[in-house]
Amino acid sequence: MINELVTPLQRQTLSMDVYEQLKQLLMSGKMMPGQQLSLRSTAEALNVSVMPVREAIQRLTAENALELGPRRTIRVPMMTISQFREFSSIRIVLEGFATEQACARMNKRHLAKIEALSSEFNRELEQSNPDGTKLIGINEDLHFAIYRASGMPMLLQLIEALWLRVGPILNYDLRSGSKRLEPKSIVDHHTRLENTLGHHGQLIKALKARDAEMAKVALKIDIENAAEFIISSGTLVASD
Amino acid sequence: MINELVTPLQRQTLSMDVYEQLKQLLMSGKMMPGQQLSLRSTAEALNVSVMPVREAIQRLTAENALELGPRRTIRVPMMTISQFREFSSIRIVLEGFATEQACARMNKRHLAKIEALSSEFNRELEQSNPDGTKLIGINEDLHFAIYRASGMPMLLQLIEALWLRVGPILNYDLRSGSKRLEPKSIVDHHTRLENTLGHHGQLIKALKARDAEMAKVALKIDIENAAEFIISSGTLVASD
DNA sequence: AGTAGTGATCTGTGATCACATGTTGTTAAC
DNA sequence: GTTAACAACATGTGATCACAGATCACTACT
Repeated sequence: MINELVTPLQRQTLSMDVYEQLKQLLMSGKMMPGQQLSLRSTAEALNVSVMPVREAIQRLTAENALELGPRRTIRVPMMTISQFREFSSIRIVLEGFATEQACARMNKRHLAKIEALSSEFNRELEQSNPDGTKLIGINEDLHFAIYRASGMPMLLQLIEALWLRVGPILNYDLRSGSKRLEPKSIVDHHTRLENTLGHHGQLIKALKARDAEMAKVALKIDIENAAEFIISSGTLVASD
Repeated sequence: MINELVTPLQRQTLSMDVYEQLKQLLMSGKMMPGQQLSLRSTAEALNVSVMPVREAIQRLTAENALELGPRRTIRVPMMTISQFREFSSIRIVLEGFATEQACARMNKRHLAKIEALSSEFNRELEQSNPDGTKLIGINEDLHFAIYRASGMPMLLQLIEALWLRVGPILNYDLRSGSKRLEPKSIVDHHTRLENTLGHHGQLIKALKARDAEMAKVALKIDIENAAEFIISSGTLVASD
């Protein structure tokens, strides 16, 4: 049957295009927390009418990836330290669960994909001048390759929604880090990446051995390590 | 300062009103999974223009509480058994975490509120003809009173989003149960509620003792019990 | 009787206008 | 020089229209 050969091919709307564009801008850290948007200006920038932008922004605010401010403003949400800590602990629970399931259910193809992404991450990091944007992308792919191996699509959706909220903070800092930070902090930044490398290694080792507990610990340390780095970098808001 | 006394009082838009209405319709189980909507008809039914309905439905689809079907249709999502099982296991992890935190952080006022809701649930159930809608509401309030005591507002948001997806299934079944089911199943239904009563009792006992592990077990059993009831009731779709 | 064709109708999507409400920048009064 | 008043502009919200695509009911032809 032809039905089994072709993909359903849902039709693409302009709103969806705009949504994807804005989402990618947010996730890659190209928009600063607190930065404001307006319907008409982004519509003009994207060369579309305001209608698709309205729907895209409406959707992003529904996902808490954008925020409707008090005076008819739309902005990238700020995050307090305590909120960020909370997100990190939720990530440990939720992504830890996914990792645990992945340990039990993954097959050789999953593992091969994960290892390939890991060595790609390695290779980029060993460059004399590593590309931050690329590292962000590979890191994301690596994590989601693991979570996808859990065989739990709904869980995957939830984790994606989480990343959409935490990603802008994480990646804005990583992106602006090399320009903004003191030389001392650049060293910190580099050791943080080195640490990430180590944690990935531990994580993959545990996955190979199908040792769920060890994998969860490695993931927990990875998340906590990144969290402490972000907190010390000063991107976050002090209190509520 | 006056600032600390009054609530920010965000202004209400028509879109928000429509959103809240539709959300409540969904959560209370008054819309059947698979049921279709149209912008114009619901706009006419709510006596508003299509614009607010568009935004409300757009938002609900972003939260996966509604679904954009293939032929320009909007419908209440169906759920497969495996999806429902997955949601239940995620709920056990996420709500278990919230319960654990609540054990550590809750105070007397939290506990008093929780116990009050529990006995309210009891009282309603002991009626000769218990009001299903009321039981649904009290049950929800009870669970969220516990999760709120965790002191983790972001976690609370995530759990709310989860309930928005699972609620329609759970509550549609509960609501239509008394009319749809065989007499034999009505008995099942009643014993299920009796069981819920018992699990609530266990859960509260554990909370009082601040025994996180016992509380998590009680919650897990409660969720699994409800899940098995729903699965056996035939509301769900068989396969993918 | 059954089927292909065809016009009417309904669908979500997108564009454009109207409006109330803020914000900002300039002017005028003291 | 400072401040109050006001005009110009920008904002999100809502209404309305246009349109392409799908569905449906009915007709006409075999």
